Amino acid sequence: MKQPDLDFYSRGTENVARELLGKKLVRMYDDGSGKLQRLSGIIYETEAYGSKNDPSSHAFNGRTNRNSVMFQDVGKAYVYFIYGMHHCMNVTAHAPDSDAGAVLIRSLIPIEGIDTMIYLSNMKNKLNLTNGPGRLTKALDINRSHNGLNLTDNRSILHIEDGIKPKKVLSTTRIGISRATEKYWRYLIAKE
DNA sequence: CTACCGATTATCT
DNA sequence: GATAATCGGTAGT
Repeated sequence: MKQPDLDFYSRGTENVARELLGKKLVRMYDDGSGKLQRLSGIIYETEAYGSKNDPSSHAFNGRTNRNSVMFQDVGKAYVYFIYGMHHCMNVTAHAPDSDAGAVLIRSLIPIEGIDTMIYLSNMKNKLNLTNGPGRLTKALDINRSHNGLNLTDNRSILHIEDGIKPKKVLSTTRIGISRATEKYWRYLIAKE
């Protein structure tokens, strides 16, 4: 299976956020059966977070222990813990002339391993299974142990593969932030 | 459907 | 000590 390479992620964070829509996020999950199970979904909604140009980005005030992956190589997972109970997953991406950046994955359309996702999420059905950054990390069992993983290698237990091409993409302001609220850096696949 | 509120803790100032 | 790239429950329209 083909996957986006380092060049794909070495571009402006907004472009990468828009073009990650339709790609497939894949989690190779150890369910105890002896071989890894594929949990996957089509990326449906993203948000771009910049660096010094973006007051709402974790990277705005410079490098810290938490955000250091945002300043490292592109195409890596940046996973952090928030609100005392949720994980959020990002893909690091920025142009060569920028020092940091990441794309928050906000929503997926579940494809493979849906029953396992429901089990991991303690959900009764597949409604709201992977729509929301905290929900999708729970459904795919993504946590801080995956911080810094290389997403461009399809042997990685967490990686991104090529998927579909969205017919139409919308952009809106970002969710849950208190600064730089005027930027239209949230992207989602439009309904047909 | 929308609006509000409390949960709970790593992280940074 | 304050805050946070959220969520699920509850109450109201």
